[in-house]
Amino acid sequence: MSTDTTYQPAAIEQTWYKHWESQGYFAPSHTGDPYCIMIPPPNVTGSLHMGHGFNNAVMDALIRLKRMQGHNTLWQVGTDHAGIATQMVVERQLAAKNISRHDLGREAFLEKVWEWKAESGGAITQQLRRLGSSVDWSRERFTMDDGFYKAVQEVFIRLHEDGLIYRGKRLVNWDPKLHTAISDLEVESTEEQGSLWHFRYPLTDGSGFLVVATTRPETMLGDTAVAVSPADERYAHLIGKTIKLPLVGREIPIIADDCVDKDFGTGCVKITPAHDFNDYEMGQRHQLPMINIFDKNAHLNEAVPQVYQGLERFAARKQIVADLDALGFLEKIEPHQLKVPRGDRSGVVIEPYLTDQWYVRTAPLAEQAIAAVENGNIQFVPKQYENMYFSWMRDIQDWCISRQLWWGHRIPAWYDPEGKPYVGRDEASIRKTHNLPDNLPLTQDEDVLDTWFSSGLWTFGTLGWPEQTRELAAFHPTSVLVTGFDIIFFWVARMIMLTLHFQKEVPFKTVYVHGLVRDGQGQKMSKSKGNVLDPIDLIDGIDIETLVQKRTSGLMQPKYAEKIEKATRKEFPNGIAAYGTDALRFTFYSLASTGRDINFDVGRIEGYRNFCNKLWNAANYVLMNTQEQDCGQDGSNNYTLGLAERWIVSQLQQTETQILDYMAQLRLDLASQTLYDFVWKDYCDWYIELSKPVLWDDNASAELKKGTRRTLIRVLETILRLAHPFMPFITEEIWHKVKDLAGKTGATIMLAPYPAPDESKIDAKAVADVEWVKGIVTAIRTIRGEMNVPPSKKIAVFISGGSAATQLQVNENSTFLKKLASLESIDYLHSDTDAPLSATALFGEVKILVPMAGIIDKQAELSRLEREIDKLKKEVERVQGKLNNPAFTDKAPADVVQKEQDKLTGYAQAISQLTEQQGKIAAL
RNA sequence: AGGACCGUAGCUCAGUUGGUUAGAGCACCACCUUGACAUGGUGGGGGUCAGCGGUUCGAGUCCGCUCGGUCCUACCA
Repeated sequence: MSTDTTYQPAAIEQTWYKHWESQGYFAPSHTGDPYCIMIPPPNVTGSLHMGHGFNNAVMDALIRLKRMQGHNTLWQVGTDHAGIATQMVVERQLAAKNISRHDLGREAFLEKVWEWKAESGGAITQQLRRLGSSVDWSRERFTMDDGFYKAVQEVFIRLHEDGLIYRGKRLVNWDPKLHTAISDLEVESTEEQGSLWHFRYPLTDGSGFLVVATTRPETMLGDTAVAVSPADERYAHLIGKTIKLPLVGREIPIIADDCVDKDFGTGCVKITPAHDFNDYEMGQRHQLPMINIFDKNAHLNEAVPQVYQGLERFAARKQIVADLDALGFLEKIEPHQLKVPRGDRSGVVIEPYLTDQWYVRTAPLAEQAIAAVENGNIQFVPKQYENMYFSWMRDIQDWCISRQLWWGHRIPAWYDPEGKPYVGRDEASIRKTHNLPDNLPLTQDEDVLDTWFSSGLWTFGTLGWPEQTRELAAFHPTSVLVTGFDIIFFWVARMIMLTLHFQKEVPFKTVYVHGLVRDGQGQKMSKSKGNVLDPIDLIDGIDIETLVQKRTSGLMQPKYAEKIEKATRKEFPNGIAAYGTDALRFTFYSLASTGRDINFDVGRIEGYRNFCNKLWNAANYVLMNTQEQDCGQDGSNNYTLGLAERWIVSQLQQTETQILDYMAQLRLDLASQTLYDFVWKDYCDWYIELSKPVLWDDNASAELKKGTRRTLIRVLETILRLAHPFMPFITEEIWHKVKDLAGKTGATIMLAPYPAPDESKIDAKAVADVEWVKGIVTAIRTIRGEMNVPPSKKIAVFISGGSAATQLQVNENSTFLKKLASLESIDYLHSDTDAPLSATALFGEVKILVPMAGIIDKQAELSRLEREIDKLKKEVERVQGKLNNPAFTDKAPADVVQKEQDKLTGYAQAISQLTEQQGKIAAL
């Protein structure tokens, strides 16, 4: 062991990772029960954020645990081509050089994207390595790999054959900036302030006008009806008549429809079937014409009067309002709050737009997907997310899967000159299947598939499907999916639907759903807020100047730079220290309670870095006392286990049981907390301290010393294996220094067996005895602490009272007691009448006497006793109240009543003893 | 509009089926460089468990309402 007394994570972490990877330790063992996790594929060109950090820390703990337990583990990694996101990044780079993708053309543009992928695609996988993620790199996948594309193509073709994919001209969510359709899920509606315009629409017969209220004046050019409620008497006489649409001059009918709310606005609605989802449906019901008035940029097209053609939609709005006003058709404008649909990527207002797209018919798929969760084949943790899943699934809409992008899986469909689509693997096979003559020109669909269509196949598509491979048989269904709630619909739900349909089994048995990683104040981390933490910076540390630079450069709104800089300098005056991966991971685990967002408090990572340091130094102590010494590993039984040894071994079994239990429940917070408490409190604070008086005692027997060394090293070695899934690096580093002394062999702790509790080692007597020692020691320390008696001042202590065994306990444990409480002597008094005047503490029935002479102030002790007595009196009052209540004594279970009764007796006794003591001191 | 979750110490969080004096880490106060560790040790202070009502012998825990916060879904032009 090095002589370093402080833990230096940078010195060990990367070396070990490289070693593990090069040795192939991450790959499946091909023995034992399979256990498989598929990584939620991050965007190939992305970089690691705190969400990835958390997510991967959780997966790695699970996989390392199972691997150590002897399972055949596969943690498969891969990245996603992320259609829109990646294309946008490359387009932005081109835009900086004033080039559009259309200038390049499809092929050249795609080349640029592949170049960008080659350039930046390794970043995130390198960062995953920094986290210690033990993924099987040999099976790394990319969603645009040839093999995966085969699966995507196959799925599309088969769904089409099954009648579950169709092409249709319908209203879609159109993004006028990105020039593509997007799915419902990619639309975010935001509450915005707008207006409600009231327009007069004149009746054709000249008998007056109707007033319609609208939030989108510009669409009036595409109106093909005005609707009223059939229950609205005000307009009943007008139904069937027509109005003459201002500015356009078109004659359009007045219709009645139940969907109209007569109490909203004027009770009259203008109907634009080609540009509003509700109007579209109404148009279908009433066979209204659909007039598309926009082009793909959401500029007015040739379907509108010449003067408006080419106008951008919001410019058109202004113009139309002005024109209607000039003609006397504008009645009023009211301020109005409305939900505006915006594209989640582009941020622009989404336009309902009539286009031809490919759709997945989801209802039949959803049916099975609902059943799989209902019958428990898939379980969500925490369970509440099942409701969210059900409510969405039960009301699912068909899924628009075509995107007018270039980067993605090209749709395997070809069109003949009439526009008739044929779906198949390639042109040749389509000609063959459909008997098409060679001279009939076919052109492939220009569109690509929604990224989520391909990621929906992730669990089985990456295992070789449609081939029935060995891996598919072994690892599918996968064991657990670890993912954020934000992609339950995008990804989880679709994986379930597609996998059930094709693989006839669930994609995973458990879905562990976690929240968003936020900053310490619960704010969402974002570049614009300047509160982003980079996991790598927490691992390696970062100086304040670099951090400020990082947070303030490349802002969308540079005006916030100053504010961000100020806040950053205030929060991190000295930058961020290098905490190391193990500490970062442990922090994630400690915050991994289920069902809520994770507020990442930087204060906590420091605490867990200290925990690593604690473990490091505990190992240091153990090695100092065991190296080159007989640690009782020769197979003979010539060693003795003392009370402390039996106790720590017993506690260890309990700890192992609990950790395994919590891991099974996916409560990594409780598991890590249990480990923390055992290592710090039981092992370091008590066991190591209890070992000192034995190892340093010349009178202690060789057998007892050997038993102590044996226990120190073996418990430490077990702690390392227990902790390894959580803190892989530090445990591996120490393990290699410890394993021989502990009688263990093996090339790596990664593949050493995970500790399993042995009930025969649970020793209730030892636990009770050590609790007694701890109680006495703590009582003495409390007096010392409150009376400011430093440990360097050795004191004499007397014990009295207690049971018949007390004297024996005092004698047997006097070495422990003297060392731990820093005593000169400890003696049992059969009667305390002849005891010197003492400060007194009670531990159960045992009385602890610390002679005051020369060390304790009379007044201080009197007021200390006063506080103690007051506290006890309050308790007596409370308990007495309970016991005096017949309702309680009659109805509560007997053992509960007895417990209260015992408490009362104990308190009363304590009060009388302390009061007596108070009297003695006061009389002095 | 419907639904979910949350509100516990100054901060970030635990608190299993209701039952000791509600816990941890950080922060705070005091003492201590004791032969693993000052990234440490020992002791201490600090909470009307958001509020109100109910069920119960007993509620942080179960039920209802109110307030505050976060989010999801569906929407009225």
